Amino acid sequence: MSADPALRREIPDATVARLPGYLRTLSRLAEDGVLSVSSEELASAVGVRSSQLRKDLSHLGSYGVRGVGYEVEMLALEISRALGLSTDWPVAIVGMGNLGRALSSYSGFVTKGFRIVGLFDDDPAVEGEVVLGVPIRPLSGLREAHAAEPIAIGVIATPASAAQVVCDALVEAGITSILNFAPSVLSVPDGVDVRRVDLSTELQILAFHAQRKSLAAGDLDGAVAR
Amino acid sequence: MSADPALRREIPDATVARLPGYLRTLSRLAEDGVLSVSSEELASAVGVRSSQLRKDLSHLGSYGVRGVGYEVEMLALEISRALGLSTDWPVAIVGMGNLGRALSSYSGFVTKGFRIVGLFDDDPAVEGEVVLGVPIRPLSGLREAHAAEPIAIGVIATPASAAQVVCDALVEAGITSILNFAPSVLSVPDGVDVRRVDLSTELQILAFHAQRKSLAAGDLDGAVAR
DNA sequence: TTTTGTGAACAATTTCACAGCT
DNA sequence: AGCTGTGAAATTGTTCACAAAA
Repeated sequence: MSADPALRREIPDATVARLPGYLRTLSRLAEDGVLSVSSEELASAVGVRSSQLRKDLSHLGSYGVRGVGYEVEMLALEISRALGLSTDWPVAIVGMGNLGRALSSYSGFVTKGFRIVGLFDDDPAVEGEVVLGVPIRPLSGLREAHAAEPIAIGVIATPASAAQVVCDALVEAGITSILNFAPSVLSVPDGVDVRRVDLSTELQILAFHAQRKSLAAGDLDGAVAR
Repeated sequence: MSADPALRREIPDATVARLPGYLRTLSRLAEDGVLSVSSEELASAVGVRSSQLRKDLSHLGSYGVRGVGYEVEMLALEISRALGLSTDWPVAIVGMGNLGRALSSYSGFVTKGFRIVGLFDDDPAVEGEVVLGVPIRPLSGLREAHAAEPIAIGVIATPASAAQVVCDALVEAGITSILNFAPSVLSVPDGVDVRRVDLSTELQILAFHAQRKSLAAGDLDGAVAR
């Protein structure tokens, strides 16, 4: 029962979405030399309720000690395993404008579990340029690159107008996990996972709540928070 | 005592999170000269079920015509209103590295509802530089800038190490809506909204699903001895 | 007819509260 | 005594299926 290798288990999406946050906080605690945490402490550092943390962790297995708490390093390791970070995932970024560059120099990348193996852009002005040891190639080289060294995750950092074409090229090459920073809905065949990260969506959600706050505060319509 | 019809209504978070997507697709349809859509058409363009779209829209009010569909321009306007985009929201970006620059030149920004009124960075090397008509100022000028021209939303595009300090400065200045691109959990007082956009979280979620796919595909690596 | 708007059924997620282990 | 792990309850979100409207 508790000796179950956890990975077979069905882990709810909502839980999966929170695991990276737990992992990050655990890593910071480990750096600070903390050996053990209670669900209460960890939850408050992450910003969730302790009952939720415990329920989430219960989907991975039973890694705490009653009356004591969780061993920081060990729990971090188990979450890494559950997320599939035991091995490094090779990532390619398509689109080397400001965003692509920001992403490729992003520290969180190298830190844990991911490794940039390809940079692509069709702009002749940047072709051949080497960023952090990886040369920028034209998109036409994608298939070949994937054959030479497999790419597990493709990141789209192009303008919206190019996103679907780039996506098709990634899918065509055999890449089935895509992270899309362009503000467009991508259509992909079954079996391909797409996650979208979109600035304007996030801003609009913030605007909605800001509006509610200002309405609740009794401001009249159209007024901007003072 | 606002006379707004639907805004008083409680709109579920899950619905709010989808409205920006509906709005974007409607805007594209409007550009293409489409006058009217059915819930079926719009839903499939956005990638949700038509029943969900109708339920979501029902929270805003009743803006469709039975037997016909929705008038594109009008529905876009209503969603804009619900999201609080009738007026422009003044935004400040803190941290003008690659990410900050990518964000400030992001097209979706100007398009609809948002306007960059301040850029901040404490690096003396970039201070004074003007990006798209807005000068980069040191963070110490934040309070003054907010007093001169109100800032509704603060965007944190600094490294994680600076994020909490920047966040404190934003809150101190009176800004209550924050979009955080740094990979860190921010602690803020009640009444301040923080949304986090995090590359490594998204990558880790993709990695989880990629791992499941490869396990399901019969890769008998198993490897997890237990 | 066609397609919306919505109660009701269903599903997922969160929170509670406490039994069970150290 | 203290804290985890987990059924059960409460809440939130999604889908169904059909009456109502044009």
